[in-house]
Amino acid sequence: MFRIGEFSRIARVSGRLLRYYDSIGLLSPQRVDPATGYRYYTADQLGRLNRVLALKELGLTLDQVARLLEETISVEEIRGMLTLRKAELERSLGEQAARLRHVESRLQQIDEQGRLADYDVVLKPVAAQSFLALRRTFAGMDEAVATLRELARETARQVPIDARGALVVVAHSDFEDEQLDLEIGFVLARSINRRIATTDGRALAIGELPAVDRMATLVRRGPDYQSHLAFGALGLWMDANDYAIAGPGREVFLELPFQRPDQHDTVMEIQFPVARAA
Amino acid sequence: MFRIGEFSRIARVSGRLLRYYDSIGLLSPQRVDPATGYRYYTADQLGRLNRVLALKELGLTLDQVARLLEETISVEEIRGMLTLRKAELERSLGEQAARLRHVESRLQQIDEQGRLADYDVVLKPVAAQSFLALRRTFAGMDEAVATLRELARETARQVPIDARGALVVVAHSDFEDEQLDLEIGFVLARSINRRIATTDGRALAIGELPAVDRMATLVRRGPDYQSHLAFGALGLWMDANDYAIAGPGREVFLELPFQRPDQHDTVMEIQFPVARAA
DNA sequence: CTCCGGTTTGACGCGGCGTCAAAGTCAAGC
DNA sequence: GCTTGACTTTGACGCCGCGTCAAACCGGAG
Repeated sequence: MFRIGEFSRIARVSGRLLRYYDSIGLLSPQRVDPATGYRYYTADQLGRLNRVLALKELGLTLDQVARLLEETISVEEIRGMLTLRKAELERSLGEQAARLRHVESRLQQIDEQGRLADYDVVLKPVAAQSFLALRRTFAGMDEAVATLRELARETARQVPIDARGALVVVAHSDFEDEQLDLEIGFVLARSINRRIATTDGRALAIGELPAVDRMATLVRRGPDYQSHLAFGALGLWMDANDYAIAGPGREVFLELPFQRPDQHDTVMEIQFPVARAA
Repeated sequence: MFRIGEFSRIARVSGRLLRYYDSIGLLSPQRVDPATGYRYYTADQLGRLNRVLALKELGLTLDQVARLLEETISVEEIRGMLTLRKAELERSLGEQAARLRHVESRLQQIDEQGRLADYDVVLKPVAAQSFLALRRTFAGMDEAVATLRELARETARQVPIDARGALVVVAHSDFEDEQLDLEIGFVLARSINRRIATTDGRALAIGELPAVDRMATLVRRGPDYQSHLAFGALGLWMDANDYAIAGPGREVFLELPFQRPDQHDTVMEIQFPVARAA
């Protein structure tokens, strides 16, 4: 019989750990002196302790270790738990590797630019949203901006404020195209009955912005003519982290533009659905 | 200006997180109404929040993120922190991969044996210890066991109990050799002056059991003739986890054998210094 | 009997929030 | 104006696996 100190030296663990394992019923001493509360361990129990430590080393929680050590558990259940753990480890290995790539790409950006990158790309899931919008092709940016401006004005006038969500532009065409296939509208917070139309008679149609579980997002502030910088940053990020565009991008206006005449800066969130590159 | 709920929806984070970041000074709202305590955020702050989230994604602690966002920090310091983080990630990646191999080997053992493996190998660092022992070659196991038995008896008689550590056998030869080159003795808890000798006149010499930072250990209970099972388990473990023997193995007796005539079982810890296989 | 070094229980701390709970605020509808 | 119901505030506890005190008690040697 060893007292806790000697046993902890033999096992090379702390006494605190032994007391903790006792308190959660994972490894109780063979005998506890009822008068003094002293814990007495036997050499045998080192085997059990080692089993606990070995299973813990696999990354299992102490709860899981306890279940694995119950005598009523079947081999299949043990296999199941370990298989589960294996899958989890594989997933987290992938995540760790991705993190490492992220760090490396930030370091590379610092070396190239002499400072921390200007834009930060964040990956988030986005839920589906009801979307009231107008889809058409535009001959150029100027035309698109004019329509955007008009729509911002009209919705502000015609749509109740509590139904009005953010103004969003969805780009269905690549940026290299001559013709811009855009969908311009705003998110509906609740359904409305009113018909909204532009001055040239086109009516906005209700559709849905589909949910995207891996949306690369980036916040940009500044005048329009600098927007290529933000897109460049997004491209770099996807390159460095092995992502590819997986759907039409969106521009979400957080501060409505054109609200005051002196307001040149707009704040928008640029969003792109992405997927792991092959 | 957005209130916390709207801002949290835009940023797709919880309100609790925003309040927490405010409380630790990581991201405070632009304005706080002094009368009501309501927090008001601007679109601009989404940029800062995204920077925080992006850096957190790299696995940095919020403390480190806060330091990275201080304006007084230099590019070199940022580079240093990220480089450090990179090294840490590489280390932990290796650990994760090792864990995965461990899980896979346990699964394989289950498939082969139909149950959880009998022995659990645990890796621990072992400190240097003062060692009073006799080293010689033995013609066979019987001779070695006889000496071990005699030494156990003699030390029990001649050495004060508070100086007596565990009985240890160090194997300097491989198990395949005809001649066994063994060192048999016990750990000294404190220095002693007494001379200890065996009946054939050989004196025990004081030496040192060197420290080993990666010792594979395993607890075995049972009669001597089954010890090959434990060694087999150790071999399997090293095989599966890419370790190789890196020094003489030890057998540490936790329950002194031969103490009572009816005692057949001994409990010992088998130890092997290991290193990553090439 | 006195030491000194064990040992006991108990509490707090860590990191990064999630999850209530109780109390106060806002805007819309009447 | 008053009532709702949705929102917001602060505060507290919980998680996981112990490390790290602190105060009180115990064991064996001299």
